[in-house]
Amino acid sequence: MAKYVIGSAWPYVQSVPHLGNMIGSVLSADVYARYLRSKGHDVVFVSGSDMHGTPIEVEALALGVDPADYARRMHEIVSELFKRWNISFDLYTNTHSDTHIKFTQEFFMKIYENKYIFTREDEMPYCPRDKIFLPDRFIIGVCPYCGYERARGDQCERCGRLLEPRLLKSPRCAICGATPEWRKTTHWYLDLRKLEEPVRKYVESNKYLPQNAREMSLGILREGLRPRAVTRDNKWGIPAPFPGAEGKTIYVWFEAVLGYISAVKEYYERRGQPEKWKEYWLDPETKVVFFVGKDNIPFHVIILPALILANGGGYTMPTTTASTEYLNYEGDKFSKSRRWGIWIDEALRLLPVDYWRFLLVYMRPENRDVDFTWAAALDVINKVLNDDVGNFFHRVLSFIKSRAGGAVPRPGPQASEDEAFIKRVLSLVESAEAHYEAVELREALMDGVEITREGNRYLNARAPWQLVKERPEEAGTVLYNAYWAVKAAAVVLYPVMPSSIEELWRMMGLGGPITWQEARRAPEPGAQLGDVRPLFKKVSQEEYKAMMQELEKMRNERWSKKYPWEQVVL
RNA sequence: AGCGGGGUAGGCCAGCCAGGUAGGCCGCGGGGCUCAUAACCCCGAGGUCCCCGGUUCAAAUCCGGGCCCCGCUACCA
Repeated sequence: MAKYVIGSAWPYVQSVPHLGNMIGSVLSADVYARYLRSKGHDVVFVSGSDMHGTPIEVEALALGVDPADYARRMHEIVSELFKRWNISFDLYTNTHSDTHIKFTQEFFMKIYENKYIFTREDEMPYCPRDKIFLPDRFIIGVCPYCGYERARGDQCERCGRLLEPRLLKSPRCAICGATPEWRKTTHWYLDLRKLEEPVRKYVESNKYLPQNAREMSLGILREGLRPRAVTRDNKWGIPAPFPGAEGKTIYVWFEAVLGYISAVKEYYERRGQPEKWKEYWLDPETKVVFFVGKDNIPFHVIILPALILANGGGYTMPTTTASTEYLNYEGDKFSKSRRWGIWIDEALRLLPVDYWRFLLVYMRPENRDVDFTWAAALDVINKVLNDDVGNFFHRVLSFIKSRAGGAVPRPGPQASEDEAFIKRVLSLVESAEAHYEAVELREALMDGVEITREGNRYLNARAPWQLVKERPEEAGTVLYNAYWAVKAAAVVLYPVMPSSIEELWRMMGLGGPITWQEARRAPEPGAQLGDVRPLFKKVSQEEYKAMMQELEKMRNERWSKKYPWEQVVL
């Protein structure tokens, strides 16, 4: 048994996450955490809403509401949605919690005392009307290269050139249109140059990192780490604790990643064990695993380890960051502004949650970007989830129910093909285990599916519906073996579809917890089956059309609402 | 521009790191079974493995060059 801290990237609560966010972080982390628990490991699974930062501040300003209020409302909604997605967080908190704020301030003071922080005065664009400093992308002007009139300060969307706000002609504030002025302001920088070597050593010696995380991180290190500003002139954020930094806040990216530590602390505080978090975060034996999309790699593989090193407090270095590529939607990136994609609230209105969980893990972009298309999704539901998996479960259980007395038969002598079948099933369980360990969730799921395919082949070859007439004892053996395969597949697929598999477990007449050992353990003959029904069903073309109409209707309604929290469908 | 990923049957992909009869799923054609959700099983057709060159007895796999697609580039969270 090992100790694990599992973290999924902290969703930014400006809006509800979409399916791509879900498979990249939260859902993948949940599947992995559930797998680890089924193996009996000691797991703390945490995440929370990222509440601070300019986008929320600006959005709140535009809507005329308090940013804290905005973030809190969205946080509550997202928390509720994750519950409905059956995410087994031990704690889903947010970056505005007292514990997190205090922890962050102390953590950065320690870094400051360790001399990794220096100050520098910069000139930054400032909107005199909104009275805020503007991040690059909140300045709009004419592109100096192509003349595009609505180029942003970081990049021109028409010609793709990287820009700086000073290059823009006739710059104006993206919020109110006023002309920004340049104001001097002091910022506190983290001196990443001093951390480059230890971070490089960390990355190079980390044998668990997925290839994309390794390549991207080494690429960044090759270019050399540069100091980065830790402070911002935002109002909405965690007050910077440094002497003389009154009125400044900590840049969201530098505090949100500390949430993985502070959330474990908060979890045990709430349980009345305020010191227990140290058994995780201060024990180098603890395995710390993060789940993020590829855009998040630098902050988890470079920045957080650098912060931990700079702090020097002996916090456990992350074991790995399980990073995915992107899930696209019907050929294009998910885009909130273009309303392109499916959001996790809508999704629950369209299909049962386990269908989504299965679909997303099946399509998990482990090696490259993957395109979510409805055509492919229906195919997976109808051919794989329903026909291969669901039908095999039902085929075996309903047969035992109707032709074998409704209880798990006692097996007789095993013929060589029976033995070969069990061996094959157990080797697939082993393969699934290896894949789960390597965080190859899609492959683990495929092993589970393969067990049911093998099961179907086995039944066709042994034809127990014939045997039951002439050699009932042999039929019992075959059904016993098939039942074992159902159990093995159930255990392998349990982390992906917890509620469906729990129901299956009851149908199988099994009472105990769904643990990994159950996959290998021979079933007990005589166990009475419960009521048996098909777990899944197909989605017909008509139902699909109805679904699309429902989606359309939903969207017309929600997007006519003013406030983001009113736009959510619950 | 730099960095990263990719180009394999009608579709989606595995194989490439550790060269040696080109695999899987879907779709298509044929057959079987009838326990099961018109499900399941078997057989078959179908491929210039992006292009050019090199190394090798042998290259989808290694090396060089080229073409095309996609993502990232960190005050965008």
